[in-house]
Amino acid sequence: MPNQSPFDTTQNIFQNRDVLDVDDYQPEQLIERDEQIDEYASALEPILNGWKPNNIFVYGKTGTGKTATTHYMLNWLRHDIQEQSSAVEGSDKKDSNTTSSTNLEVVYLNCEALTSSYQVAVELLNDLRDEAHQVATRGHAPNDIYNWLFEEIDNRNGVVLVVLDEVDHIGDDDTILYQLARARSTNNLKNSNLGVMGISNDFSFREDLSPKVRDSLCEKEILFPAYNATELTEILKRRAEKALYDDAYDLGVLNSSAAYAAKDKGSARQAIDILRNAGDLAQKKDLDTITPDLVKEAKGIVERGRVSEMIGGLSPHGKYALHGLAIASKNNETPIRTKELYDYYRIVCQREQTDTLSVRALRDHLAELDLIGIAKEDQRNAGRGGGKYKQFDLDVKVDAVIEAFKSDTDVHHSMDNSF
DNA sequence: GATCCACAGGAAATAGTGGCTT
DNA sequence: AAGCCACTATTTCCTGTGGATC
Repeated sequence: MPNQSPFDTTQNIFQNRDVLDVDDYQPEQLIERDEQIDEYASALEPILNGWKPNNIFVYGKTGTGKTATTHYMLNWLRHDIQEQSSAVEGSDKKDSNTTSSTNLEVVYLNCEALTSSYQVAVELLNDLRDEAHQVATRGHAPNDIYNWLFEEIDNRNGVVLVVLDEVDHIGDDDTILYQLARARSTNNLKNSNLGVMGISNDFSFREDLSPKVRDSLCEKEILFPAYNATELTEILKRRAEKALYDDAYDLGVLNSSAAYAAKDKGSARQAIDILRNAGDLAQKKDLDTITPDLVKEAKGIVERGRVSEMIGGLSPHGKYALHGLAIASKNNETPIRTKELYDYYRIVCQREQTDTLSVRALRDHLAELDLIGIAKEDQRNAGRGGGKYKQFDLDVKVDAVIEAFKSDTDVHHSMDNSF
């Protein structure tokens, strides 16, 4: 093969790009989260004695280290239990009654796609059961599911720790939490101890729980505040040391990446994403260093990516509502109140040749847009004669929205011919 | 301090999908 | 096949609400 390979593997920027992969890379050291680790430790410690741990409720926005810290703690927990059991085996095998080790089963479940208590219960049950005894996601009586679930847990003869990430997706039916949190007192469990950890990025979720559930689920609460720019810089330093070549970046680059993210959501994910993208840009342009300009460009890329992702998760009418809002924004008519936005929405529906939904339905879609953070709502009250109403505006750049709609299959008419 | 506006948003009903048990 | 069940997206109906104005 005389020709040169089309692959260019020379690296000026990254010594290990994977370190900047937010989803896959688990740092072995967590920084800026000592307080939370201590609180976790004290709540989980009883497990090492085979006792019931405190139920824990964890909350904080995305990218504040909830999931990373949780996995970090679970790894330590498994590690310590493992050591315990090998210590027992090493000692007197016959007399294991007194020093027996603890059986621990951790069930980690991300509830992102699960919208009801029922679905969570089925999912948990299937996680505990083997391949041959899986149950279907519909068609069973709820009580059967719960009974089977407790049967499985009780069979474990040890401690079962159920971790429910993104619990707020369950919605307002908290039966599963109620069942799990109170399993002990209702005598459903005789041989096992059950601990529940709920992780949520919605602060209000805790308030919406029924009082009984709140008391038992929130025995221990751990709050993950957003990172400030200084903390983000520290985090980036750690990552950059491993991910990048020393002379490929300077402190200024880390500072500005951190600053952009801190100003927006205070999310470590975002800061790391910006840095990685800046590195990719430098690589593509065959540069030896990451420049401030590239960081700025990377910030734009990350924001556009976020917007596309959010739009991708919307239902068709959610998209039409957003499209209407974007047109209004282009027309400099935002913030716009619901009633007027309805007109824009109707136009979008006409052009997409779909039926227009009621105002009530639009209100639900707009609430959804606010929830995911692509739009922001603002309640106003003009008093007697004016009344109470809401105003909406985009919470991201209009151009990012327009860009994202160009590659969307549900919206066929781009904004370019929207006027 | 009572009034009253323009909505917000809860509740129930409806319709359609799909899967269970017997 | 009949009679269950869960879930989603929607409509219709209606009660609740906060503060500028009277």
